[in-house]
This record gives sequence, structure tokens and C-alpha cells, in this order.
Amino acid sequence: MQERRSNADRRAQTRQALLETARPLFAEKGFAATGTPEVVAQAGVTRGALYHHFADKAALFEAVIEAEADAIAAAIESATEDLTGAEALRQGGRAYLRTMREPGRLRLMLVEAPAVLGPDVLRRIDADTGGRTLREGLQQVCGGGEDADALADLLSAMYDRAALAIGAGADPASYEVAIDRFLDRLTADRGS
Amino acid sequence: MQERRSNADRRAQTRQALLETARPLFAEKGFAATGTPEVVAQAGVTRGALYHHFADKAALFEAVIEAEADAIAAAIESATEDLTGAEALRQGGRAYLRTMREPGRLRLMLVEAPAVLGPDVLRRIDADTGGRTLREGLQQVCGGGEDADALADLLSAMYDRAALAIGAGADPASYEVAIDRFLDRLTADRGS
DNA sequence: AAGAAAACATACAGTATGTATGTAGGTGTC
DNA sequence: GACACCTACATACATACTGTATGTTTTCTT
Repeated sequence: MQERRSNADRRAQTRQALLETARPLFAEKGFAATGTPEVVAQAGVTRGALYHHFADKAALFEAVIEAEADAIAAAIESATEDLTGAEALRQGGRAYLRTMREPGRLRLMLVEAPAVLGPDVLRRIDADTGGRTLREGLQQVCGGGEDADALADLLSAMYDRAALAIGAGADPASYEVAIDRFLDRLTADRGS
Repeated sequence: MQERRSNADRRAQTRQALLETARPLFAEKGFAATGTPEVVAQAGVTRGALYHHFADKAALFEAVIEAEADAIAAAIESATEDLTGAEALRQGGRAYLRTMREPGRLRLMLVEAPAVLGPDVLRRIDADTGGRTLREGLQQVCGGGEDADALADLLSAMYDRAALAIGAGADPASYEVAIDRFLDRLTADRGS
């Protein structure tokens, strides 16, 4: 007995099975140590299906990363949707640190992705998701100074490092306090 | 005519040839895309020699990274050796940004190394070199607050991101100014 | 219902990694 | 200075993975 599925359904199901199977493998073993035979075996398809849907292993990885970036952006936006200014910045940051504790997310986004996809691709993905909200929030607080992009970039780097440190067992409060000190500085500058 | 070399010399020469050949390859093509056949061919040895000196390809990479980290630490120390306090911090930071413009260094240290070696190994290397000087400098300026480690970590993250941005074509001045704002904040806190 | 096209499966060629084995040159000892 | 020994390297091999080319099945179109 074979169930009859539309092409769109077959496509979507296979694609999702591959993504859902690949994510934990990439997250736990890393991109290099994850073989396509292992992925397709767990997903219940063949390598033919994989290479029908994705140009190569890196394209599969990129799709995983994009889905992950979307989830992160959604978490941040849901935490800041009716906030504005400095409060939006602070709560967005906390939401980021919280959502980055999702299992595997740190390694996927902050360790593997930069090396596998390269900084350029990563920048594009980041610009569509978390980076954009941060830059917007910063401009509200700090005005559109000509170095606003640099400030946003540095802030983003701090949050990334904080997320990594917390994931490695550091005390979340000490990092949140430290970042808040920097954030206060920015808002104070604007107020003066 | 065969020149007669001591075992120690043979060992040192082969090892250095491998390191010097591998560095630009890892830097330009990345760890994954650099094959051991290519490395040994350019170095004028065989894969047997490589696997005699290094446990595997990752061990060769780690040796390259350690040499690079030593060079970075030396550049920072030479720029700060007769400075102290806030000035040492600022000049050390500038020296870091300057030395990270060495060709290939950004990719090696900030993109490839974290993914290939993992955060733990990287943390050990960093603790022996750049990270230590930064943490020491920060303690001089900011006192040994209980979150001093977190602050040093965040500062280090900012410098890394700034180095990457500058390497990607960003204006160095805007990033240096932005970081200086944060540094001023730290020293001001201590003064108050 | 038949041809076209999409979705997948199988088979293959190429290449890399790590290991096991073999060899030449240097070292210590009597 | 001859002998055993060990280091440093070279060669050969087994294994595994990637990407592609080709074949097959299922769905879509008309």
C-alpha cells in the first residue's frame, strides 16, 4: 500500500526530514564530521534525494542555518514587539541570550557557520535576522551617528561572546551586568 | 652528494617546512579544502613525514595556530612593554588590530581555528597569549571586580570583531573610536 | 491514457584520510 | 669501529566520503 502524495508534499516532507535530521548531527558532531550517508540513513531517504534538493553538503548546512536564524529572529521580535528604545535593546539582548541556549544553537551559529559558510554569507543571513533588529534598536537609542554600524557590530560581538561563555558554564548574570554597563554608557551619551 | 644532518636538524627542518607551507594554504583555502597531499608536495616531503611529526591534519593545524598566537602575543607585548594602566590597554588593543592585518591571520585565528579546534582548545591557546595580557591590563585599570573576567572576555570579543570588520574593509578609525568609548567607560567607572 | 517532468534511487569515479609496513640514515655502546 | 637500536622518513593499502551520472518510479499535464 502506497499512500499517494502530491509532488509539493513529497518535496516538503523530504526536505524537512533532511533538515530536521541534519540539524542535531551538525550541532553535535560538526559539519566536517557529519557525513551525508549518516544524514540520509537517519532521515530515511537516500543520498540521491539529498543531492536532488541541495546542491551539496554545504547547501544543506546553509538551509539549516537559515532556519535557525529565523527562529532566533522570531524569539527576539516576540520579546520586543511592544517595546521601544533602550528597553527594547536590553530585552532584545536578554532574549537573544535566552534563545541561544537552545541545544546545539551556539555551535551551529557561532562556531560552525562562520567557518563553513564564510563571513560574507553569514553577514547576509545575520543582516536579515538578528543583526537588523539590533541595528534598528541602537539607532533609536543612540541616534544615527556615523559609527552606529560599528557600535552595533561590536554590541553584536559582545552578545555572541556572552552567549558562548554562558553556554560554557559562565555565570549569566555577570555577563548581563557587564553588557548592561556598556548599554548604559550608550544611552547616557545620548542623554548628555 | 648527500649532506650529513643530525637528527635534530632533520626534525626541525622538516617540521618547519611543513608549518611554513601549511600556513598560507590553511589561510587561503581553509582547513577543510587543504589536502595533506598538497601540503607535502609544496613542502617537498611525503605524507609519511607529515604523519610522523603530527598525529593528524588537525594537529598540524593546531601547531600552525599556536605559532600564530605566539606571534600575536609578541606583537602586543612589544607594543606595551613599558606602558601601564589604561594606556597599556589602549595601545595593546591598537597593536592587536594592527597585527591582525597580517595576511591570512584573521581567517586562521578567528574563523578556522574555532571550528577546527573547538572552543576549549582555543581558549587554552588564547589564555596563554593575547587573552592573558588583556585580562591583566584590565585588572590594573578596573580592579579585580568579580566580573573582571567577563569584562575582559567581552572586550576581547569586541577587538576580534573589529579586526574582522577592518579586514573586510571597514573604516579602522570608526571601530577604534567605538572601542575607546567603551574603554573610557571602564576607566571612568574606576575613577568615580 | 500517454508523454513529460519531477522526485527519488543506484552506481560509479575521484580523492582524501589515517595506518601499517618497509627502508635509510643517525646514535649510543662496547 | 662494529654492532644493535632508534629516529626519520617513504610507500602501500584499506576505508570512507563527496559529487555526478545514469536509471527508475511516481506524479502532473493534456
